[in-house]
Amino acid sequence: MGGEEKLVGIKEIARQANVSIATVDRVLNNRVGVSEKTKEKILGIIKELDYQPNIMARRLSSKKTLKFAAIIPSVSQESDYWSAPLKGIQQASIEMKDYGVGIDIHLFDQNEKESFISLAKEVLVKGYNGILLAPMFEAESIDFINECEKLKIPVVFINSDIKNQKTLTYIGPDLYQSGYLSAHLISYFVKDADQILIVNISKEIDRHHHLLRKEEGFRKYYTTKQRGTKISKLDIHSTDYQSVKIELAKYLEREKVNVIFVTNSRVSTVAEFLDEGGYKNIKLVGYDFLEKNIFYLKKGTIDFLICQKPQEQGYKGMMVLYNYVVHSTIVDREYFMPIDIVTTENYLYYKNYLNQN
Amino acid sequence: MGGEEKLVGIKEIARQANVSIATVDRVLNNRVGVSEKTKEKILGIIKELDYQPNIMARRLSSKKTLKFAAIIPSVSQESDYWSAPLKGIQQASIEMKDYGVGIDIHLFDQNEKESFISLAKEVLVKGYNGILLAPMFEAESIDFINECEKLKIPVVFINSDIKNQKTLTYIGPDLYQSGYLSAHLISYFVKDADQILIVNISKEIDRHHHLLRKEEGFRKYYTTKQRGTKISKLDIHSTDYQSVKIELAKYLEREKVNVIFVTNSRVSTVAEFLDEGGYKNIKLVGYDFLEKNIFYLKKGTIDFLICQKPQEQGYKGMMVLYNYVVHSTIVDREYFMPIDIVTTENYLYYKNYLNQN
DNA sequence: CATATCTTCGTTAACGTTACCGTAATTTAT
DNA sequence: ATAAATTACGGTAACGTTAACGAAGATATG
Repeated sequence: MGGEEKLVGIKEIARQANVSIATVDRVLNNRVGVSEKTKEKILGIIKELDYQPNIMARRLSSKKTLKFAAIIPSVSQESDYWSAPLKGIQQASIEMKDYGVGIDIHLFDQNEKESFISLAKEVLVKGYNGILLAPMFEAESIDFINECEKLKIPVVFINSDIKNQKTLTYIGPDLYQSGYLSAHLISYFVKDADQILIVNISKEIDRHHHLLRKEEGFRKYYTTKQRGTKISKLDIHSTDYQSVKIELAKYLEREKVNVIFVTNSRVSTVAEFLDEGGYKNIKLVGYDFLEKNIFYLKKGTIDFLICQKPQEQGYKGMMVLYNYVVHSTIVDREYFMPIDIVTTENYLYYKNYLNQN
Repeated sequence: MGGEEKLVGIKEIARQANVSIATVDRVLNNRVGVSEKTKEKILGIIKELDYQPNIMARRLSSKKTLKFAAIIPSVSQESDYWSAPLKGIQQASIEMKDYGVGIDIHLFDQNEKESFISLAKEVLVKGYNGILLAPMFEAESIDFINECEKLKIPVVFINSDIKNQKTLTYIGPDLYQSGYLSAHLISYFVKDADQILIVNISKEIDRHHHLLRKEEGFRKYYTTKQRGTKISKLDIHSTDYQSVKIELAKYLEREKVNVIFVTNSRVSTVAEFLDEGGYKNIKLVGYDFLEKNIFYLKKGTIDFLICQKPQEQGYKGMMVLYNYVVHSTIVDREYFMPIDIVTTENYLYYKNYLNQN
């Protein structure tokens, strides 16, 4: 049933158009040197025959090998979150190697804006055919993708989005909604008069717009369903344990907090503090499937982790890039990962899934 | 940094071995017509050079196109569960078309054992290079894969596994553990003296071993953590609403049930009954992200749905097959999908994920 | 009007592999 | 011994596409 299409090639098109294959090739790759008349004619035949170029032959013949770049933060000692997207990118790299695609991975320090700027400058001149970017620094990332657009280099965002940018797509969580979901989740075990503390831990909070998006979503829930719950906020600008400890201790000394919501993966640092200080009654919700976080999840210090399939973000991001430049596949501007709720009951399956890829 | 390997080809090997490329090709595809001595020599050079065949050129040159088959249940009016794996398989089909792979999809009636047997017979003689199978009928499936092994056709199981079979891999949920997880989940809202009813709805329950695996896991939880909870069971051998209604009504008339656990996607039928009968206080847990189920999840009749990424099962199954026959990639015997807990709070993200693929 | 410069197009050799066909070299049968 | 059959190998045309090279014909320049 179905499928009696004879494989039409560049040759058949040339025959029907009474031209040589070279001319057909020229219009296919829209190079110069073909008159408007014959171009139209050939395009008509191509459309009529529903010609699909044989990418095998294309890649075989073409000397130029595709080059993609990934620009993501390096894994820091405070958080190994980025090792997961990295792993996904490497997986994609292995799979694409056979198909004539090379992937370079460039790492910057997410606490050093300058490291990103200089890296971006380097990457621009290397003539990549596509770039996967984790836009941690908003303004600098916008500058970068503007340059990319001039050079006609498609860019894919992962992990966090910058709205209204002319990037190919964004792959990652709906940050706002993940904050909203966290709020909803927390509402199940919060009493009306309780106080919820939002904790942002980042050296560059003002630049890290994605933390703010989560906070926004979180607050939205409680402004619609106001029940007297008090929402407060604590920004901690150092990521090391001692700093976090000092700041938290100071805050908890004068305020009675029932729930803490940490807007990124540094939740384990808070967990360590709560554990050490014997704060048994404070519920804790945070982000990401990291070893340290799982440790405190098992222990019961962390109640919920919101996860965003970090590995798949890297893998899918590269695949989208590939499908776009090779197959001209059009994708949605936003590709939201599901928001997974990981608890002590189901973390094992999630873990297996991550490792089996 | 890294990667200065010159692309060695069949030509270079031939040169180093002082033979023609034809001879090298013969040993690569281990065909006859080459002496043991030169064969060894060539194999040595291949190993030393770490030669990786260019699959582009291979598929271009090779006239034979790969053919895979999928054998899965057809979507029935009682459940459209299988439309999801089907969609995943079709997705894989589209992607593989360019790479010289055709996928045929064969559907059988999961209520008619005979339809599977005759289908299996048909498929065997068609000379497929790989088969994706949903082994609904245990004994018949074992017969089938034994035939496949004789013919050297790799087989991948999806959705449910048959242990100790020489299949390439199994892709799907850990059925036993998903039952266990359901039990754990239910334990949060069950009181010590409550009664939990396990409901199996299937025309061929004895044959549908995968329902039993879930039940096993479920019961295991309560035998370890016995708290006086009574676990009972109801097998319903007709899948239509009227039959389910009659059986359930009969049971609930004489027994006080607090929680119902439905071992497959037919949970919506039970939900419909509970809804109609006004059983407000019975908690309900079942399987799969189907439209009907989501309807009752939103309504609150169903409390939790356990989901197993059905679409991805079909997609990944085909990909594993492809990677095995094309790249000789070795895979684990079991590839467990994560067990997702879908509630009225997060179903939307799950849905988006399914549709965006 | 001759020459130079474009524009438009055709010819052809790659790319790495497969597989058919032919032919030495070797073994077996007579 | 010679003929026949077998084994081991080489030569080469595909597969569909790319791109370098060159050749006409058209247009412009002096």
